Amino acid sequence: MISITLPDNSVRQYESGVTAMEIAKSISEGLARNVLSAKVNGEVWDANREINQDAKVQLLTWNDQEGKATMWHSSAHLMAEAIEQLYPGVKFGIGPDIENGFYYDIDTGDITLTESDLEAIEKRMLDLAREKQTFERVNVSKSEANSYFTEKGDEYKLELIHDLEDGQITFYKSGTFTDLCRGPHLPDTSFIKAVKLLNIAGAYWRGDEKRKQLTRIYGITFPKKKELDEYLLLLEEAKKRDHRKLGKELELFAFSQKVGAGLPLWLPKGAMLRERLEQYLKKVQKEAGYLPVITPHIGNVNLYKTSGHYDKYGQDSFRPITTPYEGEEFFLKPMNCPHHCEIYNNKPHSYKDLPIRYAEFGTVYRYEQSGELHGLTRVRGFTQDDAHIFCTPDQIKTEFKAVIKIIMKIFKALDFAEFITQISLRDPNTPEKYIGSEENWQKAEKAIIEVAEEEGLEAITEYGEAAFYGPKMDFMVRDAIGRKWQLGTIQVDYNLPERFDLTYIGADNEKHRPVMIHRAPFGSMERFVAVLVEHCAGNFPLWLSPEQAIILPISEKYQNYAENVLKSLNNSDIRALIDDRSEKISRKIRDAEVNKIPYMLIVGEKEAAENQVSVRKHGEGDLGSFSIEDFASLINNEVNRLQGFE
RNA sequence: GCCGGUGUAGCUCAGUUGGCCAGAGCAGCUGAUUUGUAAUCAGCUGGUCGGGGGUUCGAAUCCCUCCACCGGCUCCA
Repeated sequence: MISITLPDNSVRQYESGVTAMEIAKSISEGLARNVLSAKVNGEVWDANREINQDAKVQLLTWNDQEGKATMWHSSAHLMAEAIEQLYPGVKFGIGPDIENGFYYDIDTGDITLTESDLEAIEKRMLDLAREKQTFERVNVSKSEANSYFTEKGDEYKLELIHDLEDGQITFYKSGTFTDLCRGPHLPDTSFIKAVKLLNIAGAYWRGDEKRKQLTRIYGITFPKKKELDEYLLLLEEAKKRDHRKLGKELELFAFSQKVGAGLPLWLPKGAMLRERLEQYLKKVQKEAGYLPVITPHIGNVNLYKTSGHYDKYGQDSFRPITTPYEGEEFFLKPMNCPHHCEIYNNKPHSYKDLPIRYAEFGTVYRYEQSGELHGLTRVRGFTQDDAHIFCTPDQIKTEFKAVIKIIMKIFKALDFAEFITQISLRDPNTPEKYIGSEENWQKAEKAIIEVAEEEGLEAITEYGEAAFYGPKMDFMVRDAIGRKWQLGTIQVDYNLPERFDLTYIGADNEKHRPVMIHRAPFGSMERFVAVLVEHCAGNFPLWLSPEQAIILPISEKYQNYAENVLKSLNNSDIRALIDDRSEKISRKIRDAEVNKIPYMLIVGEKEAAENQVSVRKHGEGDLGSFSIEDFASLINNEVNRLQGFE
């Protein structure tokens, strides 16, 4: 007999060799019907794998992320089985579960799969699922594993096996499909009741662009048809928030083939929105002791040779601009930091001057691969809300923390509650990708890690994500359909000060090297606005909205009064306009609602007589009558409250 | 850059076994209407069917090529 400890700390006795499924059945049949896998001593196991010693067991269902993962991983196998049956001879790469569903990478040989083939695969998957196929776990030796896939001719699996240790290799067999797999899997395929293959794409084998590109099919499955329908509805709703769609509808920005791919055109409403964000940050930065600087859009090639950007990105940049006679080379500015270093170098500095904080909304141009361009989130010309802080080594942490404070203030003002903090360090395996001394890297990485701890930030750490000159702390936000985008960034840099020979005179009257902190709270105005649009679905906070109120006269008779109201609002710094079309009031309201204008002010006979406006709030409805003064202070109070400037 | 898909009016879309002057709704313009909380009515304008080349008596429709966009991969100072 063995003792099984359940999550509520109750202990039950079972025969050795009991499975999680049997444990579930001994508790209740209903539970057993929902068990997908089980966590045994912290490791996720098949529900029908024998447990031979005392263990802590947690039964996993669809309500657990690990339960979902089991379902989706098994779904990848099911899809592979279906594809193998429909297209014999295909070879398989890897097929993992992911955050929302699963994928499998497939070498389809001479045939090309397209979206139109997905339906047939889905159908076969459902047929196979109904067969209630079990997943059989088999321990195999390395040579057995090799001979199986040699016979099958699947070089991808052979490559995977090559990296595995003998004695640690398992196969899973379900129906006609056998896969190299660590598991775990579902008790049987009948748990999969609904299947949707979402998209099909190319993916390099092992993520290496020099290797063969396989066909990747993404899918998702559910234990109930209804849940799939709900998920698809959710995806559709998310698409409505897409900044590319809303940006067009709300006339914020546009692209033109003639101007060039990845070069956004800010339309008046978008430009006004962006200006407000810039003004806001300028105000915050002024309070925090930043000094404005302005630098040109191009720089001599030697500037970037000094900074190291030329060696690193020279080949992946727009080609240099040359002077007509001398042949002098200039690059479009890809970064503001080299320019700011030269501003620092413009005169000698004392330790008493530090920290010095140079801020610039600097527009930079970077060549991005054509397949990478994406709305406003990935463009070839964009404006960073950049600043560089030059400080002494012992000022780093204080300055770093002050920057975090600014970023938090902004995120709070814009209601970005769900962001991810990431510490990006070097990949210790590829030192050639980085410049600067080991000692300085260690110092810089240590500073960031300590700041995160001291500030109590829950940060994830990613190795290999650092900039080539230094480690960084990034703040990421998800877009409407769950893609992560980096917004704010703070980077500690010991390298550029060396390369530009930046110095300050210390209290000891000796020259010392300052440290640079690169930081951009928004990241880029383009990307930030994109994410903001998706975050609020185009319903901007009042202080950013291009139009805060629209005055809707009931008829032409009240046009004069409407103009008086507009004048008063403008005098109170409220952005408003009049809808003077000869339309019915309900039509004007509808159009204002569709255009997401925060407040509608209806004026007719009654309002004109009493010097009032009838206020309707976007998405909420009638708020009743207000005097113009009361409405103005309602707006201005809300604006101040949202910006955190009360 | 790579794999797959898409490209018809300002917007959303119909039209493809190749065949009358390429259609609709919304937007726009003109006129009528003067309206009380989510679409008033009528008329009109608007497209080198992404660009170029080819096949054909004839191309939005078939082929080639370039461009842009969409979904991924790789990349992201």
